[in-house]
Amino acid sequence: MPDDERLPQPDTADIDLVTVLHALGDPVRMTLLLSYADGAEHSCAPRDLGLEHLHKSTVSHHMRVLREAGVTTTRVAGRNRFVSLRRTDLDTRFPGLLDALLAATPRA
Amino acid sequence: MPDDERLPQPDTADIDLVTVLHALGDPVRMTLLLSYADGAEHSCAPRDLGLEHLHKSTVSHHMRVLREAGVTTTRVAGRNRFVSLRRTDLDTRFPGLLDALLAATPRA
DNA sequence: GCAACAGTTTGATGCTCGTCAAACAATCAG
DNA sequence: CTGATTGTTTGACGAGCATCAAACTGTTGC
Repeated sequence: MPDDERLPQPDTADIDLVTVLHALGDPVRMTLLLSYADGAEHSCAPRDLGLEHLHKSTVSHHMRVLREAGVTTTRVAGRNRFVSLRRTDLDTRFPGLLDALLAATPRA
Repeated sequence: MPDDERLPQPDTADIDLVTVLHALGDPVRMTLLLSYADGAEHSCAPRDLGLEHLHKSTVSHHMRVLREAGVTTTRVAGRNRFVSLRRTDLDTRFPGLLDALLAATPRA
C-alpha cells in the first residue's frame, strides 16, 4: 500500500533551517529524532518511544512540531500513524546536517 | 594581549547539543552566527551586525544565550567586548555540525 | 572631575511553548 | 451496534522567551 494518506507537511524546498533547529532544540523531540534515526516507521505510543512519563497528547504535539518543521513524515493507515524521518529530503536540503546531529548524539 | 578577561562560558566538554540547537533556533541568533562565521572578532553594536532594528539590550541578551550555550566566546578589552565563534571547540564536540549549518545557510 | 562611550542588568509586557486533562474522531474486533 | 483502540484537538495553566526602556557599570578622553 504505497498510497496511504499522509498528514500535511512542508515541501522539501520549503524546509527552513531555523525552524528545524527550533524543533530539535527540545529534549523530548531530540529523543524522538534518535528513535527515528533507525530509518524505520514508528507508532505514536509514548511507551514505544521511552516517553512513558508524558501524556499521549503531549507526544502528539511534539510529533506535530517535527512534522510541520519538515523533519518527519506521517503515514496514516487505519487507526495507526506511522512516523519516519525524512532523511533523503533533509540530506538534499541540508547536506551533512543530519549525519552530524546523529553522530553528535549519545546513543543511549 | 592574549590574556584578556573572558565572560563566563561552558567548558568544551560541557557543551550540550540540545542547548546549542535551541540557541540557534532563533532568526536573530542565526543571523549572529552568520556574522561570526568569518572567524573574526565582532563588537556588540547592533548596527555592525545588521540588527539596527533591535535595541542594544536585546542584542546583548541574544549574545548571552549564544555564549552560555557554548557557541561563542567573548573577550573583554576595555569598554569593548569582542565576540567570536568557538569553532575549534564546536568542531571537537560535534564534528561536521558547524560546517553543515553554515553550508545550509543562505549567504545573504 | 566630567562627559561621552560600550555594553550589561533589571523590570515590565506580551507572546510562545510544554504539559495535562477531557472531549472528540476514526477504525477495528466482537 | 457496542466497546475498545489509536491518536488528534481543544482548553487551561504555568513557565519561559523576545523585546524595549531605563538605570547602572566600567572605560576612555578632555
